[in-house]
Parts: sequence; structure tokens; C-alpha cells
Amino acid sequence: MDEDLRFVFLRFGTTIQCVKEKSFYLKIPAGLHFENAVCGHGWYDLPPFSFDSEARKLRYTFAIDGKKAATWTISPSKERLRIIAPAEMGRGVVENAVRRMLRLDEGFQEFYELTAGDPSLAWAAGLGAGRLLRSATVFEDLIKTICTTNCSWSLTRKMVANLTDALGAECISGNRAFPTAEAMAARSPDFYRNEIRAGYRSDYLAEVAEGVASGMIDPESWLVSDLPTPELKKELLKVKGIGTYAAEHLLKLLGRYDGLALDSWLRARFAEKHNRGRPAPDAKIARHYKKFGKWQGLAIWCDMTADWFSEKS
DNA sequence: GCGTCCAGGTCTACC
DNA sequence: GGTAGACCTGGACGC
Repeated sequence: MDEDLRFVFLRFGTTIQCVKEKSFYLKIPAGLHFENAVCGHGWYDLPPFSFDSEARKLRYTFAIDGKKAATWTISPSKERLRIIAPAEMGRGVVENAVRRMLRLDEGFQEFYELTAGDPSLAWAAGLGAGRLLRSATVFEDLIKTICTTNCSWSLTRKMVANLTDALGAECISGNRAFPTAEAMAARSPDFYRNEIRAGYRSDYLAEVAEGVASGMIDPESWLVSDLPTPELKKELLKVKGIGTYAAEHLLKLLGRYDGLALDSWLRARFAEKHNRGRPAPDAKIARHYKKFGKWQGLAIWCDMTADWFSEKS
């Protein structure tokens, strides 16, 4: 049976509540490695995601209609993914989000054929590398990307956690969803500066949220855009707070890997691995991955994170 | 505990 | 088009 319903009793603080849950299954695409798909980059470490590596469970909290939140759980079960979600959430909503987050409908065969002949990347296909986890909405990925710019990962985590705690819809378990554009647009730059600790990014967060809430910016349209990647990149660069790195990072999340999204960490890793520890000009890094064509952004990411996979395998 | 320095990516003003 | 400086935070370090 593909779908089942059950009632579970959960303790929340001092109270016990009965929750109606349903579970259903999705076929795992050939080559998908669950842990590698989840941990392929840092998103799994940011709320409203949480990952229990021992239990092999990815949890995500999502706001229904922007108000009421619910948490769902994804875990591998033989050749399938098992998804458990509150019954009140329509299966279509959850399934579409899970497909998007884990890129279940995205093909990587061409990338793996290219990497098969490269000594540094021949391992990628066998470990299902390259599936960069993404959020349920492009808006969430956009805001998180701004929070990764010009700061340490610990500060990114802090900003995203503060945003979720302060503005995200709460579900009965206490988990919170990522805030909607409307919720964020209702707050001033001072709020982001003083409460979220976003520093100079505060103006960008307020402006982007306002733009999305008012319809001036439509991040979801980027996902299905027919624009060539350079043109789409120009669109992304129009958003305040999005520069070259952030635009190319977002493009990767949108499934376009033409750009390298070079940041200081990638440059340092490249220097260490391919340039005898000396800083390499961006042009040299670009030449190194040029042969991967439209997949070069994924090629550099897999190359630079290869030891993450060897540690987990 | 306090002060100083540094890393990090983007924006703006200027050349 | 290219470049310098400002933006702001947390962490590292020295005192």
C-alpha cells in the first residue's frame, strides 16, 4: 500500500496531543544516495531543516498558507523514500516540496558521463554526488543565500535561526517554518539589524521581502524561466544584496550550473588541491573546470568537497 | 573583560 | 570597466 493513516500521541511540554498523520512513499531515482543528497552542501544544517544522521531522518517544517506550520519527516526505506506528514497537509503539497528539495526529477546522467573520465571526479556517480539540497521555496533559498554572504557559517546559522524563531509560523511541536515574504516585509531594517543580527544586510533583507511580498520580485518564476542562464543571472543581480557569488550560488540551486560561485572557501580549497597551496587567479580556476561546460559549477563543488563524501562512505 | 584586528561578499562612488 | 573603501558581525588574539 502506498499511503496509510495513523493517530499518534505526542507530548508537547506538559500536554499530550493526538495528531493524525499519514505516510506515503516515493520511488528513489537510480543513483540517489540519501545522505549525500541531504548533506551535499550546508542547507541541511539551517532551520527549518534538521537532520538526524543516526536515524537517517530529514525533518522540515513548512507553513501552510503562510500561517499554520507542520513538520514532515523524510527517510529512506529500501528503494523508496518514506514521508510522514500531518494528515491536514495535502499529499500534493508535501510531495511536490520533497521532489523539489531532493531534486527527484532532475537528471544528472550527463554530468556523471562527463565526470567519469576525470580522475578527480570519477567517484561522483557512484556516490550520487551533486544533488544540492534546496528549500521548499525559492524565496527561502534567496534569503538564506544573502545570509551566507560575507560572514562565517556560524553567523549564517545564527541569522537564519533568528529569522525562523522570530517570524516563522509555529506548529504544535514547537518547530517553526521559515518566514514568508509577507511576514518579513512587515518588519523594518532596524528589526533585522537589532534582532536578527544581520548587520548591513538588514536593508537588503527588508527590501527583498518587500519586493517579493508586493510581487515586484517573483523568485518562483526563476525556477521555470526560459531565459538563458546569463540573462537570468542579470535578473538575479538586480536584487539588492545579490552579487556574483550569490547569483551563481542561487543559479545552482535553480538547477543551472554554468557559474562557479567562487567564494573565499572554494578559492582556498582550489589553491590547496590544484595550485600547490598558492592562491590561484579566478581565470585559472575557470580554465580548470571549463571542460565541464554547463556542469562546471557542480564539478568544482564536487571536486572541492570530495573528502566530505569519503568521510561518510 | 576589554580592545584590536581580521575575514567575508556586495554596494557605491570615483577614476 | 576597474578599483578602493565602507558596511557589520563573530571569532581569534593579546593584554
